[in-house]
Amino acid sequence: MSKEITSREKDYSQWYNDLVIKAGLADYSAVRGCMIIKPYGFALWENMRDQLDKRFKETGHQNAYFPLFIPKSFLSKEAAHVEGFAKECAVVTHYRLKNDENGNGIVVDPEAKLEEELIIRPTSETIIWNTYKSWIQSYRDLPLLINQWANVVRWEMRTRLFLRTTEFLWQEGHTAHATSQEAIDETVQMLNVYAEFAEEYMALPVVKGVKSINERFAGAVDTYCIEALMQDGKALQAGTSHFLGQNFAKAFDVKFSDKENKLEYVWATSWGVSTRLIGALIMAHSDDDGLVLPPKLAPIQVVIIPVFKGADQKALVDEKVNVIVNDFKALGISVKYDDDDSRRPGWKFAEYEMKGVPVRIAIGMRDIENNIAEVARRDDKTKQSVSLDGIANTVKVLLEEIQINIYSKAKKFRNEHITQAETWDEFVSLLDGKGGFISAHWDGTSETEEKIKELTKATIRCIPLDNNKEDGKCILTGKPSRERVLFARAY
RNA sequence: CGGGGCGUAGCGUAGCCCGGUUAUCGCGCCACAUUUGGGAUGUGGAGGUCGCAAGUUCGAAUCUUGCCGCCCCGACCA
Repeated sequence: MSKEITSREKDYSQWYNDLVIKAGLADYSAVRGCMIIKPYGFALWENMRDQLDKRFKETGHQNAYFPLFIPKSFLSKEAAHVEGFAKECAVVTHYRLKNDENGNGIVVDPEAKLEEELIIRPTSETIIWNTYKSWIQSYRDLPLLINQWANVVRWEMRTRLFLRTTEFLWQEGHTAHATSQEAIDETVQMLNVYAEFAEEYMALPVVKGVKSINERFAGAVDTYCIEALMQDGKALQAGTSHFLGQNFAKAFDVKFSDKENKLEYVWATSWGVSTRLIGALIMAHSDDDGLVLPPKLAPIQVVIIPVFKGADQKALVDEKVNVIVNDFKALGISVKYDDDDSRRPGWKFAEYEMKGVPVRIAIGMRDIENNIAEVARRDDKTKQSVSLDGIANTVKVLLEEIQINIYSKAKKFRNEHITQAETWDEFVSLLDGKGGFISAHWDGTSETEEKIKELTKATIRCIPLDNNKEDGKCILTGKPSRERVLFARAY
């Protein structure tokens, strides 16, 4: 074995790093905290992006692009927003380099200091709302439904491939509406788009909920989120959708004339998911042999591996496989025929398992004689002999089955890891033992949430949208509570 | 920024404590042959500013000092 993966049991974070590197999703880069997304990883992102983009357009949004740089003064216009992001902003102060007079190579030219420094966007609310001011005058200009695919920079102290990098790729939707209700509806609609995408395509079960004040986006009135559970029992925020109220409209003075010719501030939303989803995908499904990718997002859905001795046999196998490859293509299935003779079949088997390809087909002379092929599925590692007649259709059905199986497995795990806690001791021992979401009563105060975080490192992941009202006592303070919230240690 | 670990060929490493011929081993790479149904085997070969700089010494991968970088744990966060 040339590419050993650390087992999950031995070291979960090392397992994760090994997978990302060895499956060829990404590489470390020369810049600390920044990663290189390699072709295989980017293909995965493209599949996610294309699917989300389609859903955004179906719900009436248009793509646009705003600048990478934001004038420093913009950021400070919304008080909570600046406070939330100030600590992690990269700042451009100069616009020119020159050769050092003492021969120390190239240096920043002190003469070329910017009049107003530029922030590299950590998110684009400010530059966008500055723009919306000039785009919106009348109720006829609303709603304004814009999305952008972009990179952003947040100067995090500690980074992890895909999960938290200094620069990352994402999409950010920014919408403007005439009424509060319309904006709230938009916020919830996009949350549902995310949730459906996560469950249907990523095979990732999520809890839809609202964030507590502590966890809310800087500048939002309400932050909605989808929360997923990873195999190590830690939660991961997979997407957020914010109801921004009139905060940014007021900060950037964006008003519109309504039908009665009254000037009103507009209502706003913003929503985003990032390349972090790739991290979620990996940690939710994969195993000690490598990635397990859901068929709907896998860059390669089916790999075909020939087994032969000599050129004569290879020619026979090629002939058979070429027909099958065309059948797959006709069905819109992404298929790779790996006839590279410098690798032996066993090596390829392990390699494509590492890469999480959902279905592997092996075809040799023995199979051709019997008109069959060996079909192996990545999710449960089982193999079966399948007739070559109509094999593309057989595998198409199998891919659908795999998609469902991966989701069911993740959902079962998730459901088994939502546990109710009634006492503080129970709460703590659940966190330290079983992990996962803990459903518990909370008195609703930031102080208590803060205290719990300090004592246990667990945070309130969300208040589920479909929560039952249930009177109880706060897990920490014993004060009265009207409903349970979900706690977890999180990424 | 604190605490811990590390830097030797593309990757992973031995050697360092106790300085001394040509820097160890595995994987990978190149050539050829035999191979090909779960990470092939043999033979031959290429590949190194031992993180950087200064110092000690006849002599430094090894000792001293300074610097740089990376990883893990924490504080911060999607």
